Amino acid sequence: MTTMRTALRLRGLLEVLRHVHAAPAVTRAGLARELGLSRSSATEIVGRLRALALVEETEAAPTGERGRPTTVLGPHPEGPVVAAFEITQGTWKSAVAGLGGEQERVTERPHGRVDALDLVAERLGELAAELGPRLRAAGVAVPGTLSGGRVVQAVHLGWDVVDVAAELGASVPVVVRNDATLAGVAEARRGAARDRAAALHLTAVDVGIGGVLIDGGSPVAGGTGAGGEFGHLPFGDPAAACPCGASGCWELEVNAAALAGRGPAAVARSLGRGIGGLVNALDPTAVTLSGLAADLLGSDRETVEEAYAAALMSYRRAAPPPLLAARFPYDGPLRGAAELAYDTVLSEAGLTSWQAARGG
Amino acid sequence: MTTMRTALRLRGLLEVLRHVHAAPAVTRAGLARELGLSRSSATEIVGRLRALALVEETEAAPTGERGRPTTVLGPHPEGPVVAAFEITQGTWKSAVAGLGGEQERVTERPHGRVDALDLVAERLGELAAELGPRLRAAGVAVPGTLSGGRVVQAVHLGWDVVDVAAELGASVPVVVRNDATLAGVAEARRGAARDRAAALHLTAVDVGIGGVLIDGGSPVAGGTGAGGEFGHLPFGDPAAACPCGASGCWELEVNAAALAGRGPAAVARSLGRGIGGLVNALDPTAVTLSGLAADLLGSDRETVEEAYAAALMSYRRAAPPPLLAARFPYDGPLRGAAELAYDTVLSEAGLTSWQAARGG
DNA sequence: CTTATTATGTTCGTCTACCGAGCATATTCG
DNA sequence: CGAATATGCTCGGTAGACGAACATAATAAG
Repeated sequence: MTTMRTALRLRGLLEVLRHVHAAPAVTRAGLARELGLSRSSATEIVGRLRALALVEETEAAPTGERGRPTTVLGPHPEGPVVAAFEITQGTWKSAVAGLGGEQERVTERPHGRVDALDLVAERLGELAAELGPRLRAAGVAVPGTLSGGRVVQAVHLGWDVVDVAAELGASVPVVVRNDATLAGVAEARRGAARDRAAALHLTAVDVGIGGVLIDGGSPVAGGTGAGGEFGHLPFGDPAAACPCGASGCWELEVNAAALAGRGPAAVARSLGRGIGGLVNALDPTAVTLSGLAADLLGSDRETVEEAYAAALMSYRRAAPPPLLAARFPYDGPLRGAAELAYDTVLSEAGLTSWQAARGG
Repeated sequence: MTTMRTALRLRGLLEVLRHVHAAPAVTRAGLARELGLSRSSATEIVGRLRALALVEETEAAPTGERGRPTTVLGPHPEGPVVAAFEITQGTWKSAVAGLGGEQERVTERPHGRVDALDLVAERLGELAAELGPRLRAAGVAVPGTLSGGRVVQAVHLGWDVVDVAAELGASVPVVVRNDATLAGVAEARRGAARDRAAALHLTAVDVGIGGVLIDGGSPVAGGTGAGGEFGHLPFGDPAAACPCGASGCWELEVNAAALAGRGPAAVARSLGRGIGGLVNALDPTAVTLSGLAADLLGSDRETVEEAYAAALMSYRRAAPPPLLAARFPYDGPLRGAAELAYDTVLSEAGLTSWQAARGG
């Protein structure tokens, strides 16, 4: 009959909280300036955030500028946190992150492939027990293709179709994404592509290429979350069959075997050519590279850049988007998993449930 | 000193107005349901919108359902409108559109290429004189590559670098986009891909392929607005040089000359293969096609679908995104231009200036 | 035909997020 | 040292949204 909307009005709150997350150590006046609020509102909102144990003030280093000195805002020691996991071919990592994205309790251990999810589930259970209601969500980076939350192809792990979130049996929301996608998220939010309007990330590992296009800070996920499988664009020889079922896939020419067989120069050319085509089509303002792609950029930048330039539409050659080595070559997926998991905290539903959990 | 923010609080207003634009003929109760407002708020907001000459009530056809009958909301006869233009190889079109996207005063006339912009400028002047302060913005669809608001390549028109907005010398904001991008916007918002979370649109014309990826209703524009130049992905023979400066471009294999030279079957295969690769990489839930691509879909659907399926990663073949003929094969760019132009009206700045222009 | 049910829209009192002005505070600059 | 500058807090005011209650007008049930 009447609307069921208990929803508090927390849009202003959420905006401020997101800003603190994106740029910690901000002041109230800074918030007011950057979000277009009045200083009095900034004060009031921060007061509410403190009461909710969402932010805390800490001493700031003196700036040397004029004006009244002030404290800066950061994560609350009893605030909400998320667990992040990264499953790779032989090991699995875990970490805990709060507001601002700082990683804590980072671990890395080996697994035996099929038991990887059991180990992750166990660790998630430990963290849930330790952190109690502070743990709000989990993010998992998986080296495989995803569709609608399920892993549908993971050659590294020998998995069949797996619903990771269901397998973990967690009591908190679980976000599962492809590892290269998450690495791209980390680069766009806190890494080499920070503050770029649009960024393309590419990770090449020994057997494939993945990545993601970031537009305005958010990954362009596609309809089922499978966006970013750039390795299966037919840039290569149409006669070459790919284990994915298609043929001529780009990643058949950019992998460890090709490096050994055809030599680094051929692989570097193939990489550069594909990047050029993707830049033509997707128009990023920067391209971040990790894994094999970053290695080639380091060892044979000239070849990569030459093939890249040749593949660009000529009008682009005057100012091509730069090719940047990733800032997080080792833990990009883990960091990205934490970012997307924390996004669920920084939502209306997330804040409402946090408030409810604290009995407010 | 104090914040300069005169900005009215019109977020609720804007949400309601956007909803009316996206789905005209909605009721107050429908707004409340779909936007999570109370009915009393819906009443109040609609009252403000009527006072601002932004919406008007019109009689609704009886539904046959229970409950009190009601009027529905639509565009106000004195409300804000935008001008839309489409420049093609030999002709130019113009139209006027208001809330809800309905097109009025549609014209189509020939031009002599270099004078196209003069003709458009003249018509825009006429419309500005007639419509007065009701005219809020203009959108222009151009058959060329854009970068940062400027046309950098337009083989159809023989233009050099042209700043369309500046050339028009308009007194209202001007949005300039690639024609295929705008056709995709029209399909996603009001056409064949309506209500799809992610849609890929491809237009193939006699000399090239353009398109756009739509994610959540908005075009993924890229950093400079040049996103969607899918024709310059290197899906083709690496030895074939493209006028764009790159080589092996997809559009060299999918155009009128290829159709005549290599036959429709070869072109259909090339089209299907490229679409498959793009679906792998971008993960749309539907693909809309127009121009040559829609023709091939009509005349040789089997060949296109076969090549499409073969290029998909095998896990996708169980439920591939459907290939759909465009709903607006003739005026997609014009409609898309109106949509993006109207987006500037449906913004905080747009509403603030509308209110100011009405002396309120 | 009469009454019950259902859905829409309106009125009114209340609440709250945000604003602007003014003030206290603490630094650097001259 | 005083002047200038910047930050944060207090306080009264306002506008947008809410919930409860009511009026209205259709269909469904008797």
